[in-house]
Amino acid sequence: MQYWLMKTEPDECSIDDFANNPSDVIRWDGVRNYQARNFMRNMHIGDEVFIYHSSCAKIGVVGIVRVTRTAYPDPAQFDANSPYFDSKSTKEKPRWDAIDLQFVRKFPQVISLDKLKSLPELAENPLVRKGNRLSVVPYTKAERDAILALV
DNA sequence: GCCAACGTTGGC
DNA sequence: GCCAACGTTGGC
Repeated sequence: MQYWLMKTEPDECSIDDFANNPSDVIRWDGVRNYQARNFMRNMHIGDEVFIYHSSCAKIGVVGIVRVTRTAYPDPAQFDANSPYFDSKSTKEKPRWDAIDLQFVRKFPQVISLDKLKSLPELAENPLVRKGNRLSVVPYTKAERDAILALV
């Protein structure tokens, strides 16, 4: 079991999209950063993923989902009508991957970025580093447990 | 809306 | 392979 965190703008996809349909499997697509993609390729079925809401009123970790399908070519990269279309991507050599996720739990309140920054366990984590733009971040169990202790 | 930090692109 | 220009991210 590995632990991850994935960022999303709640306007695009929020923890409520998972919580409102807990039996649904939701495709996590549109990742267009190589480092983030490579992390996605390392995910396994059952891995736990924190959902983080960014660029919104209540920034922070809002809940947990789990991986139900490992990395596969993101269909959006082939769709000329999609904002995630990539003209340099081919079916033979796809550039970008998606994974599937399913709801696990929503926290009663958002664990704010301020609180995350206050955790000594997270001091080295890219999430709380200024200028960090990585949308998929791996977590150690110690980091994950420190966050869960704030729920 | 601002802007610092970062990743990507493309000319050389 | 360097690096300036550019576009994007994301907190404030």
